[in-house]
Amino acid sequence: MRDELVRAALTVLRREGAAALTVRNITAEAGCSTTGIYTYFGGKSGLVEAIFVEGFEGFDEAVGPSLAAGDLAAAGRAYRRWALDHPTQYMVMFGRAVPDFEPSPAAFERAAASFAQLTAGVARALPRAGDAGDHAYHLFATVHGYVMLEMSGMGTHDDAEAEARYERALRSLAVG
Amino acid sequence: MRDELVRAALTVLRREGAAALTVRNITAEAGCSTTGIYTYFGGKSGLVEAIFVEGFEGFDEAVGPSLAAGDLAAAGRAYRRWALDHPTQYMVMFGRAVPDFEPSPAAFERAAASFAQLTAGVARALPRAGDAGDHAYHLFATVHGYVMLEMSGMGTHDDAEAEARYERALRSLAVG
DNA sequence: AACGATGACGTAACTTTGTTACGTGGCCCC
DNA sequence: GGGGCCACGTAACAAAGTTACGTCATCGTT
Repeated sequence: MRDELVRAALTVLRREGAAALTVRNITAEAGCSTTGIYTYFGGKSGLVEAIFVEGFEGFDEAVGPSLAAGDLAAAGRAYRRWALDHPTQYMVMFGRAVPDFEPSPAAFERAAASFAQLTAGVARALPRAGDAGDHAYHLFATVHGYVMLEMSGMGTHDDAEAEARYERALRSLAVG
Repeated sequence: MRDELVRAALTVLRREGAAALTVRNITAEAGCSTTGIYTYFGGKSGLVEAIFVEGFEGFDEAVGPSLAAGDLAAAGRAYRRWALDHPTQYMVMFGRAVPDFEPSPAAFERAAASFAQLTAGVARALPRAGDAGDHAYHLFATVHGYVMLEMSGMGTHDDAEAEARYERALRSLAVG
């Protein structure tokens, strides 16, 4: 039933957004009672944390191949693609879209693992650069900023223009 | 009473965070009944929009002088300073910290005005660069990404290290 | 100066949401 | 076969957003 609840929560989140991610909506989608969330996750926050962790696992799957190949530009494109394909989940992970949710130390460790994968990819792609951690963080922050602004509705509302601007940013990063 | 409600909402937001930004908490802080929010703002979302707009006005005041002087690095520092001094309001503006809130077109226009100020500052600081709008957006996105990651608790929890990393990012941006 | 209307504001109720106390039924171990 | 334990549901409670309605002051009109 635990997995079923996570699946139902992701379904509701994708279909109706973070504001509709209520205990009753989730359990109705899962076809069970509200108490399951408390026995398996200790409350709504615990279930949201499972969504948080699942998001980073999805990230790793989406971005990992490009990183393993040492192609940072492709990784950047895969990152934006995943975020735009899962906007509500992305906002749960980075935008505090669920008010009472604060990731636990274990959840932060899972996020750090994704970042370690990125650092390893940077070290592979730029073997003679300085501190790979610094470069990785800069790439992460820049890409995250572009994606976050685009998803917040700031900047243009033209998707093609946003993509073109993002491509220029990736090229600019490759130079630096 | 309208201004009093905005002041009370900002006080509650700063003191207890976005999750405690409830109609009852705000009106208790303002010393009035809950209905005032509906007569003056049409509901909680309208009041949150006032907070959103007030945030961009605060930004303009904080960053404007450096931009007018053509000092982009100082503007970047002022941006981070304002964000770290108003973390919960920043999350209301750029995250989804209030679930049902979506900025209206008028609110987006106010945000666009702040971006126009940034673009003018870039054009002043880099008169012989290409498209000032592109450069401004790149600066905005990068700085936003750094600040957002720092406020999300990703990356280091050491404030001095975060600041040093941010300074390196500003220097890297100045070169590019 | 008296009267009626308008608008600001509060009281109290309704709906929804997160949470929990408690009951029920099936399964395992002796 | 019986007792305990675990999974799960029912139903209630507290808090939050919202709204119907009543009250009082203020202002223009006669």
